[in-house]
Amino acid sequence: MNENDLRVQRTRSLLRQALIDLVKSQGYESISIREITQKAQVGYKTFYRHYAGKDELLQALVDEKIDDFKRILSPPSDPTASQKNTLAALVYIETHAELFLMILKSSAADQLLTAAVEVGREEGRLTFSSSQIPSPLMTHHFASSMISLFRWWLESGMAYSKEEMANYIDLLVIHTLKQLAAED
Amino acid sequence: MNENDLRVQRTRSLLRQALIDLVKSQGYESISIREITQKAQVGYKTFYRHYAGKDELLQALVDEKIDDFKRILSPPSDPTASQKNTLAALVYIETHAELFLMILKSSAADQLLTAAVEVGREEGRLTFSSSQIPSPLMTHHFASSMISLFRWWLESGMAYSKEEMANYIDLLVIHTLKQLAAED
DNA sequence: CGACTTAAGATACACTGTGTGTCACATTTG
DNA sequence: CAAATGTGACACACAGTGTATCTTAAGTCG
Repeated sequence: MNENDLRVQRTRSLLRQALIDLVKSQGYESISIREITQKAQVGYKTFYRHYAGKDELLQALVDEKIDDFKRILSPPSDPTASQKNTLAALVYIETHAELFLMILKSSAADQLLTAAVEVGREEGRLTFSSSQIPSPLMTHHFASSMISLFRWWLESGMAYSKEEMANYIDLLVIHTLKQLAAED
Repeated sequence: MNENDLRVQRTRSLLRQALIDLVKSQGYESISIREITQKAQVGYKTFYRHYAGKDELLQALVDEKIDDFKRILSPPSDPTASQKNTLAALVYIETHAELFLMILKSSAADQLLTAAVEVGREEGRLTFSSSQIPSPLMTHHFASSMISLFRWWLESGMAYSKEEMANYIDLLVIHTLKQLAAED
């Protein structure tokens, strides 16, 4: 299948957008392939010419965005800039809020956590190690707290500004980990 | 339907256990009603005489355990005993490890979080309030961190002892919140 | 203990969604 | 323009759900 064919690009784009729209209105689980193809105005069989099933379509969307996200959350070699990173992540999340909510509500939520753990392992190796707490636990706590706080922020309708949230996240998570590291 | 009839109790018990066993081996989503009834050695129609569907059976299991859990995690009026509470929660979780993993892997995971938030609201009102961070955010961070750490512990095969974990949780979560409260 | 009550089993059914096969058609590409 | 190929529409077999009906087995209670 030729990726450059305009028809291929158009069909996949329509299918992806249809999934996002449908998740917004009814969640992920209850969506059927027929619904997706109807919403996308695409033949039923055509769906299977591109994806093996609903999960694979979701996967294509997730993979596409997770790379961006990892790049943004990663430390820019300056270890004191984690607050800046947090803010950058919040900016990115806000502009892709629908997509992130979709991922968090779907079965792909674990992948986001995995990605965050990878980032956290990089960052943690530099600044967050502590003799009091095993490093895998530190990493996991950092990653899952970040995801969880992002999620809370999105689900509250972004009631606080990005700057406020970055500050809260700093107080609740980053400050804690730095302090544990400093006690060594 | 008479709840005291031995046949009713036996059937429901068989169905519940079948669900737990099946989730252990293949996860929740892919299980069909027919599989459950076959595993439980119960007629297909019989399932619907007791539960409206798969989710309702899960719900029955979850409801049953969440009450216990809330009672255990709740503060025993002594606000300094949170470490003791944590340890008690870990004991309970360990003895029901399979069930908790099932809940965390299923769609009912959010309910566990909700229950923890309720507990946290009680506890937080006493000891965890801070002028620097909105109280709903404090509560959510406490609850989701606890759940997340419990989950990590279970999924790592309980590699650390309950006492170690209680100590780590104290350092990562409880200590942080208390400190924020103390800064007022 | 025995008659009564009622839950459970077996089977058939309509309905919905999935995934595949086929063929005519339309669009892109060279 | 012509060949290549992605697309749409329709038909199909299959699996799972939830319901109806009738019979059978088991527990309950006097």
